[in-house]
Amino acid sequence: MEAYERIKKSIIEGAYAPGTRLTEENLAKELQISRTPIREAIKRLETERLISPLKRGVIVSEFNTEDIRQIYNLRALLEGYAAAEAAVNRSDEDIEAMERCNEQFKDLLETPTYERTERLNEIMELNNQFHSAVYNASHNEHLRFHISSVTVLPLVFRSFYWYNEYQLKKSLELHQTISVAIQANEPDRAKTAMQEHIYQGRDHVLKNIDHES
Amino acid sequence: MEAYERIKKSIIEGAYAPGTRLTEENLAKELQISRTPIREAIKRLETERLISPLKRGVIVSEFNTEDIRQIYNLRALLEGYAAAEAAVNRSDEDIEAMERCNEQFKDLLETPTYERTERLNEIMELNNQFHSAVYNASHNEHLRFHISSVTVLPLVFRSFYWYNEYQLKKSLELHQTISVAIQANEPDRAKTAMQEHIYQGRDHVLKNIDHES
DNA sequence: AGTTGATTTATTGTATACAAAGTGCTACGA
DNA sequence: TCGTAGCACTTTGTATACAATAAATCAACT
Repeated sequence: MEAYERIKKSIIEGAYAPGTRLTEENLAKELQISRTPIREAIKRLETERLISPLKRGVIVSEFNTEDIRQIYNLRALLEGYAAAEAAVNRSDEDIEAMERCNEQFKDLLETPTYERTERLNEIMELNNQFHSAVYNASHNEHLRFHISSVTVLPLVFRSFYWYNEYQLKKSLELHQTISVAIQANEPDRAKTAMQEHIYQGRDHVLKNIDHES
Repeated sequence: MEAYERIKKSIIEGAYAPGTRLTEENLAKELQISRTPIREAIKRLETERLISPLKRGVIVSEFNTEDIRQIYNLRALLEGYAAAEAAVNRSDEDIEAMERCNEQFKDLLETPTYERTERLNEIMELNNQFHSAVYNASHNEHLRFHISSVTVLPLVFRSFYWYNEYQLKKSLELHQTISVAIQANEPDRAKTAMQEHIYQGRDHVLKNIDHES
């Protein structure tokens, strides 16, 4: 794996906490490579807004509740649009991909909880796959790009750890509603359901953030 | 000016045409610097989608009519949202900034056409300033980021050279409508006018692209 | 003791050398 | 003539040395 991906992973998973200062030399030592590839990775992460420039060096970006609100609202806007476009442009394979995700999601929910963290990671992965399937079904490369860049944030990653069984079930149901609407070529229905789904996620995160601090 | 900005400028202004292959060494020779800063610039431009990776090296990104449609539709979505948000969050200074742009725009339209290219450059600059003023007025940093990255394309730059006097006048009128709606705290009115403005731009570009080929 | 200036230290910016890997060309054989 | 192996060349990837600059420390002076 190249330097960029490794650093990004560490940030998203929280290994480098928000506010942590990153220096080229430390990263180079840590990843056992020279500064050159580190510099490229940093530049790239900077344009993705995952790290913020300082007068000297960079820190892992910090997001306050206003940021979270804005980011989730943008997700609702963009993914809502993606769902609507998907309902117009989707192929049969797109539908299958979405249904597959939801099937697996359902299976997982019905499985007795073997190991909490492991199970949540799988659910999170399936959730990501479903959302990807939706914006892939929109067949809009530029839209996909913007959604990706708004989604890759540490918070979005952490949020699942706060979900309880009822909330996971609600998520699945909305996924199914979205999938059906896209299959039935109902753009507005698909959009509404997607937005509702994302706003529920937003409120959930905001509530828990508040609770934490 | 640093390497990144210089290369970006060349691409946007069309000095490096779409499809042109760029090699690190040539750029280094051209800008009279070493490959190291060139590499950083390339990485950054790559994440911004202005250049596309090849198995070996990069080319200036090419956009077909479908890309243009998708990009303008995204602009309509994002800038429409920005206008609506601006109508809620704007300060008095934001309003002044917008009005200033429109005043200058109006003056320029009424000025006898001294030198076509020069005049169009100024109009283009004022148009950009107005759009910036709108998304600044939304006071949403993340939204601003996405709009910037969807706007910085060679096409958007060239589009103004196809405008005639009547179309420029229509643009100004819509700018004024947007400005008034934002001032009057009418989100939906602001959004509609902005979207209409951008869709007009889209159709104009698509018509002229068709005509060219 | 506090403030300012100078010296040291930490960190990034740039250039360059070399390694790695892809691309294309040439010559040879079928 | 076509295909392919091998070689040369082009171009990117990485490491490293050194320059430039910002930050921190320390000292001297008030």
